[in-house]
Amino acid sequence: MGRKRIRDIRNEELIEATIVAAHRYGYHSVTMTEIARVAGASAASISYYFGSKNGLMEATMLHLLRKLQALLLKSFRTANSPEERLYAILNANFDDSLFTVEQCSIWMQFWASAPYSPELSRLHRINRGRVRSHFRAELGQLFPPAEAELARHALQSYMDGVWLEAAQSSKPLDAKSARRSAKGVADLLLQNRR
Amino acid sequence: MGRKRIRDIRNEELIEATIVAAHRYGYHSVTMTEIARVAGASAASISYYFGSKNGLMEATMLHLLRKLQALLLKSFRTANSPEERLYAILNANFDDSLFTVEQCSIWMQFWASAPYSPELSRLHRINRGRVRSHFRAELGQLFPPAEAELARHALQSYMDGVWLEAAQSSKPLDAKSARRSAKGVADLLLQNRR
Amino acid sequence: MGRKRIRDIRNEELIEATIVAAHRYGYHSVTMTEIARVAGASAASISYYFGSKNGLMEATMLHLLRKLQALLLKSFRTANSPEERLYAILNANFDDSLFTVEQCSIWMQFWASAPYSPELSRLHRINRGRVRSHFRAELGQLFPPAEAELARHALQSYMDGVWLEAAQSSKPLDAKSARRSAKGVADLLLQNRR
Amino acid sequence: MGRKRIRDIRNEELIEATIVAAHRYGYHSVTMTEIARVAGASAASISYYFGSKNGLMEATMLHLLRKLQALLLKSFRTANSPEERLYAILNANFDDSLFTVEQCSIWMQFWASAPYSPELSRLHRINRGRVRSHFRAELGQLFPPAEAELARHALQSYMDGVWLEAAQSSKPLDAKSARRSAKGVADLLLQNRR
DNA sequence: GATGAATGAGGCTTCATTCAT
DNA sequence: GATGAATGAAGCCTCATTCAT
Repeated sequence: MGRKRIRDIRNEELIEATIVAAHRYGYHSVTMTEIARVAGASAASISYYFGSKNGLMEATMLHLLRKLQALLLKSFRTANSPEERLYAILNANFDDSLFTVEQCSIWMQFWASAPYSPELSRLHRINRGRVRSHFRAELGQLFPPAEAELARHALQSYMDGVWLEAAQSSKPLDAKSARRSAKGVADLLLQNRR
Repeated sequence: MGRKRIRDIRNEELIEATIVAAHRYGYHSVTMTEIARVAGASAASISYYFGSKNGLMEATMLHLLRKLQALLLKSFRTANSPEERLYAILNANFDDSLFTVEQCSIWMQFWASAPYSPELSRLHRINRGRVRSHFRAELGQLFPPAEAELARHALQSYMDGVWLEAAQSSKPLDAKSARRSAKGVADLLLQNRR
Repeated sequence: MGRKRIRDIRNEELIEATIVAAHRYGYHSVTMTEIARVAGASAASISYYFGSKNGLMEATMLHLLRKLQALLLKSFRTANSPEERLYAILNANFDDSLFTVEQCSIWMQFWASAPYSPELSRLHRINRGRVRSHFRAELGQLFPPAEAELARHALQSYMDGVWLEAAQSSKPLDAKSARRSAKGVADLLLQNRR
Repeated sequence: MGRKRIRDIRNEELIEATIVAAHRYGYHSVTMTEIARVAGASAASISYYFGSKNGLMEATMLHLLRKLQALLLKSFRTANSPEERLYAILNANFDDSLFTVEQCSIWMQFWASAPYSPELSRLHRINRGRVRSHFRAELGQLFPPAEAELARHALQSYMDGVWLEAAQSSKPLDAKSARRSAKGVADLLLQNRR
């Protein structure tokens, strides 16, 4: 366990450094040396801990996915109705700790490269499916099937689009305002409920 | 004119090859040799015509932007009301000739790299502003200001999200269905009009 | 002969352009395109007239050698004593039409590359031998053999050194002053005559 | 110190290899692969240690300059009069360890390219100025100002010319004889002293 | 555990040269 | 006679990775 501890700490540090460096230089352009420099380590240590650059990238993506998953679960805990749980999904996605330029940026770039990496593709599919399920579960209780699917598609695409735009931002993001906008869009859809 | 022709033809061919190859191997991973092979030319010819790999990439992006712009203008021609023009924007974005996996894919990857290239960034900004203006012009006639902006943000983000998802598709896209869905989302919003 | 004329004119133009361009960009770094641009022609025309880049370079060197040779002969014509002919050699080497930064520069660079090109090497050897002979012929009449050779070596090395330094100049050269200095050095040597 | 050692050793090795290879293939024609082969290393290691080919070239030139400077200082140590110090300058320039075909050759080629490289130009200027100062200091004590400058110019140009010729040699140089000749030339000048 | 040292692989680019017009 | 078009060859450089310490 003492062994494990150090390894975990280093992993964490390197992943954080990856997010910073990948955003700064671009996911594909960033070099292991640059990531290592941000982490205050050597490039060789990345190979030591993650086996390869791809390994680090996958670990970083996995880290972000788990973060979102954890936020979702936490957000659900205090939601007691379909509407509230719907808001909970949106709130988790636009949580202060997740909705930052750096993370949106690296997220977009990961997505863009997902089709070219089996492992990244797998992670992307899992995440997307998870969010889709959550939406369906709640919207299915608020709309008839056909409309539910339309609403889900609208909302999920909206979220993607917001992240995409956020990745381009040159200023820090306002997560609170993003949550409000998302709620506004959701409410627009909910008004059409019969 | 005869002089100009050959150059234009080659430009066109190389750009088409870029779209194909960039989708096949990934925007950042694709090599000039691969693009050239798709075009049935030599890698050196890319430098000859576009100066550099970056030059080709920028030209390709510009090509796509102009294509969208042309589709927009054409689509507007038969639209005689704010509603019709709103649909026209959506229809142009999901036109058969534009809404293909290849083009969505390369589009997404361009966006993802825009923040790291002044020229790409410029193109991205221009395009985004143009679409925003169109939306605002029409939605401003259909909604009061605050709601118009919410609706615009919702629609534009939705469009982005759909493209983003389309880029991941392993099957050919159904542009017609995408247009129908987009209209569905737009109609949902329009129902809330007072 | 009409044929020949055009060819000669082009040759001349391209050689002049070579001197200009080689000095501007460096003998080894200059490209055929740059030379062609200075000449107001196309790179392909150089191949047409000189066969290859090397061919042009050799022709240019030959051109300079002939120029020096012609100046020497002309300078000798009015010299009627060993001393005057000695001055004549120096005057030819530092003639206004030859002692320019451009020509010194390209000359130095030719010399530097002579060891790596049989043809350039040959030209260099011929020229050097010619100048040596001239010096010997005159100094042999002014000094006893051993001293004559020392003086010749001193003068010829001096001339080389002056050209070498001239090639580095950032200002136009003062050929007249160079001739005066050379005469000064020669006179220093001549004073030691018994 | 142990850290530093390896780096210094490699630097030294690569610089020696550069002198050998640059003389063998020509300064501009020599490739990093060829230099590396002479050094028994990989081409990549040059980038690792010197950043670039240019970096290596500049380091090599700097190395030669320092060598000359060290020889000068050493040579001065046993010189106790203006005449002796004058000889000391010449002796240093034609020292056995410096006056070899390889080093003269690369030196000439460096000079020829100096005008096209700010860094090389800088080094060239520094060195030239240094030698000039030394000459002036001694000759100023032996001649009246005007004659001192003429003598300095004559001697320095002579030295340059000798190096230039040495670079073309196909046989090993005779440094001793070069020193004797140089002394001969200097003595010729000194005879004219009042 | 950590990293300097070293390199093989591979990409972009440049450029002289060829050829059809 | 002259040149755009096109390319093969080759060089520099970058970078992930390996290994000895």
